[in-house]
Amino acid sequence: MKLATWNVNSLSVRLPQVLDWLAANPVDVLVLQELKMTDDKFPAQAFLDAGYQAQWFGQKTYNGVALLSRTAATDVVKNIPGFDDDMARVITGTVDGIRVIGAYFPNGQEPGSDKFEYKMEWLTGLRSWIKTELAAHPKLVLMGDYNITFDDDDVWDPVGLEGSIHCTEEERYHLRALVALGLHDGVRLFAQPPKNFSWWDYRDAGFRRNRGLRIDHILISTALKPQAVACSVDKTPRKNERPSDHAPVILEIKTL
DNA sequence: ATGCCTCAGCTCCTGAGA
Repeated sequence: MKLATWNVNSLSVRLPQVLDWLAANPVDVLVLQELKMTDDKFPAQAFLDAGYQAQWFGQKTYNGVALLSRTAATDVVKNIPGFDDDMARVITGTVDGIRVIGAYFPNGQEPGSDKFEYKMEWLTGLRSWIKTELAAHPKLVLMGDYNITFDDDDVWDPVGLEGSIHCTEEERYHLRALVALGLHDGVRLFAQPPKNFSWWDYRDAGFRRNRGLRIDHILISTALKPQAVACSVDKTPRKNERPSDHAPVILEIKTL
């Protein structure tokens, strides 16, 4: 069984690339972030035609998340119960016995800004809820665009970007606190190439020069971890003509 | 060549992303 996450930066623009990618990578589950569309615009039929059922939670202009799966997701939840939010950032469902949470974490813009404060509150709300979800669903994956690097290995220029957004100690504290609930960084369970990033700025030829960040993550619960057999970033779609700035991350687990 | 993009929308500029 394969599960993947991809921030597509507008599903309207990227739908052909997502369908191409699914044809080449027939994963069982794919969560998408930054749909940037209202619910009425979601291309449910195109995904059905490709063999995927969908749950989606859209919003005008910004944010928006979806959960695609070959078998129907059950017990679907949108956003974080107990945390009031007017942005569409989280979609959750149970697929083949695994609790799948797809999330688009706030960007935060700049340390000290209102948006950074919101990011901190959102992270606190998420962690509180994930704790209860883990208790109810031991086999769980939390995947998406975290907008946080774990450490300097996730940063192309750790000196130049020290303390900047995605790299602050406050953000990394929250990421470690999530892990401390009983989650594991899927990518780092396996050998990876050096400078293994998932996002590259559109500007300054960021991808060509591999000036990127690893901010898209798949966290795997302790109960599910023994089943993990592979996890990696797929840089292929970043080479497309009009790519998303993010690349997909894929997790493979063996089914019992 | 130290290289400033891409998207949506109150669309030909602006705000946001990261």
